[in-house]
Amino acid sequence: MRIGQLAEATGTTTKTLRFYEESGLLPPAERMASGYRDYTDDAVGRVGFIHRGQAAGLTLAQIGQILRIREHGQTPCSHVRDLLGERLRELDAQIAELLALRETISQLHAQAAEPEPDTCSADEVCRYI
Amino acid sequence: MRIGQLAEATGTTTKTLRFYEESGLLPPAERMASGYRDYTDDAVGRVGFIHRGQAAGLTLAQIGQILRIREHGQTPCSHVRDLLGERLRELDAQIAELLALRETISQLHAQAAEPEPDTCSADEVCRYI
DNA sequence: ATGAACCTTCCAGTACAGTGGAAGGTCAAG
DNA sequence: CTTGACCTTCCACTGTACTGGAAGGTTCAT
Repeated sequence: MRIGQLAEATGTTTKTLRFYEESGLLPPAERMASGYRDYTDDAVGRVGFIHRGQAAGLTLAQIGQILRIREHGQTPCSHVRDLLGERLRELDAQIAELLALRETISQLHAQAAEPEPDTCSADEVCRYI
Repeated sequence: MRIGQLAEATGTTTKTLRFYEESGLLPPAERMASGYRDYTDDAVGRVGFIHRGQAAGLTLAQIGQILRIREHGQTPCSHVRDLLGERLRELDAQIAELLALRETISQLHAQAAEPEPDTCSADEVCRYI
């Protein structure tokens, strides 16, 4: 299977697949006589795993960690659990931050709903901010 | 006022102030005979405005827009209102996305809480993802 | 034999908001 | 007179996940 076919099978691009290989997420593919990369079918599963990991909010670096643990013959289960827990905590913090920011902006926006440009003094940029 | 003093007065760094000038957020400062930047007091207010804009979730590019409107002698009020409204919509979308992701990860994490590594088949990387 | 479609490598750039460091000039105190 | 703190410019780099393009090789159909 050439790189273009793998790209199509996994819904990505050849550029991205080469990038994954360079980043250590995909093992260097076998080469045909021509020098073209020659993928086996399980590459599809591997790329699928990368995509599922991304959908779970993991970074490529974290996905790479999991993949490398697996390559060392170990089961990455507990590491995956830890990563997911960590990601959950990060997400909660991020959501709380965004909700607070939303509050702030919402108030500023409400104030700006009654525009009185005349009250803008010359020495400040904008009284709404 | 030299750049280090302005940095201290505004709680930022000289690097950042030069970066703001280069980005068009601060007008090029006057220079002393030595070539040192010489800021007037209103630079403090300007940097403060930039920081308040950031706290309101605006990008430096958007803050620059507001500043440039003001420099053209116009009141940026209505533009600011539009920017805040836009930011509010973006934030709502972003929060919704993160909440959905949180749901996904939370479920994966709950599944991973009962680790049964033996059920990990050899041909998949991790059954939790 | 030639053109299209595919592949290769390598270099560079995207967005964002800075940060790090080198090489050198300036100023006040001791 | 020298030391140290401050300033200048310029270039490169950070992190994330790619993306674009150039220059050239391969494969297959016409």
